[in-house]
Amino acid sequence: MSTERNPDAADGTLADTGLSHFAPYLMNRIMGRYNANIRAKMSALGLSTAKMRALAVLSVEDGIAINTLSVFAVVEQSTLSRALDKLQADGLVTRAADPEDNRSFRVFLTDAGREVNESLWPHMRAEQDRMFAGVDDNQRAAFLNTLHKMLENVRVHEF
Amino acid sequence: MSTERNPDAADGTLADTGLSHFAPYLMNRIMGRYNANIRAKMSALGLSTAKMRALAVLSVEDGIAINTLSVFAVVEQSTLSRALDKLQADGLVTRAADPEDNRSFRVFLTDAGREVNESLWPHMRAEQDRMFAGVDDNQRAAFLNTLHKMLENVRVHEF
DNA sequence: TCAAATTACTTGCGTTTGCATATAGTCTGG
DNA sequence: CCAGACTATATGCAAACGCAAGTAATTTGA
Repeated sequence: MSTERNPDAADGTLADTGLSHFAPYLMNRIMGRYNANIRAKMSALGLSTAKMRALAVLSVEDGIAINTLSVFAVVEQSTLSRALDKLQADGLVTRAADPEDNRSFRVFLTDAGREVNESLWPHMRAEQDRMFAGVDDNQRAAFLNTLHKMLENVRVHEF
Repeated sequence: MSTERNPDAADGTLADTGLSHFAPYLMNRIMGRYNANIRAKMSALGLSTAKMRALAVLSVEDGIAINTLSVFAVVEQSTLSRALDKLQADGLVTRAADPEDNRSFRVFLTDAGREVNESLWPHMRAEQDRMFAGVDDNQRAAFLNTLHKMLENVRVHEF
């Protein structure tokens, strides 16, 4: 795992140059690939990123309010609002008025929605496995720990 | 750093539920925040994500071909093509025909472009520091190592 | 040597996204 | 009890994006 600068980085790696020590760059690049790799499966199911993320979060936490969902799914509220319109039109989620607050809607996965999400899940898991190929359990656990810490750090600011 | 399930996760954390062990979800969420946090600075400089990433990569590897840049910047070639149009119109980059291949263009940062990138850089660095607050040097180095490994894993597939 | 395949980049087009704003319900202080 | 501040969601609009197709240059191979 060299940290020396590679003077011939124009060969296509960028591996030892400046940005390779900048974590957000690496993470964006990795996630860009990950997202691109599952996009094909997603669009085969008629899902945009926002729709897919909404389903994924709902599969874990069903019946949450739209603004909460927007935080967990990391999707702008306006974007999510429209994504939910489409998911609802496709019968994958329902919006139910919150009896305690008439401004608020709680979102629920339908059976069809759960099914769509579950049909995508294996691909996402496979992509994750590919990402972690050759990373041993300890290293992977440490990585997840750091991610949790980081999420806490960035979350504090706005929520 | 508990790994127990929290039965009352509807309080707003999602911290101990299913998705919290799924690295791509965490990474997307972290990067979503990071990107949102610097977007304000970016648009103050008239930069979209694609434009900003192009500048950042060029600041490290100047004069690379457009398709290479599109890989490093994780931006679709069509999106990048248009981003470069705008950067060029603003005088931040130049496109120069590759003398060895008339199909290919090499992209160069102008002084103005370098300046714009450098004025954004402190904000990106500050965001990174905030992300890593409380993460010690060893943990951070291990994290970067894992990121490099992961990038290699996902890169192999298509490049 | 030249037609077919490939590569580099651009453009057309429909969808998605984010920002600002609108609408409607709830809370708070006086 | 009501005016003003605040919150939850939706919508208008312009910018950005991704896919597919187009153009032009280079390579391949028979």
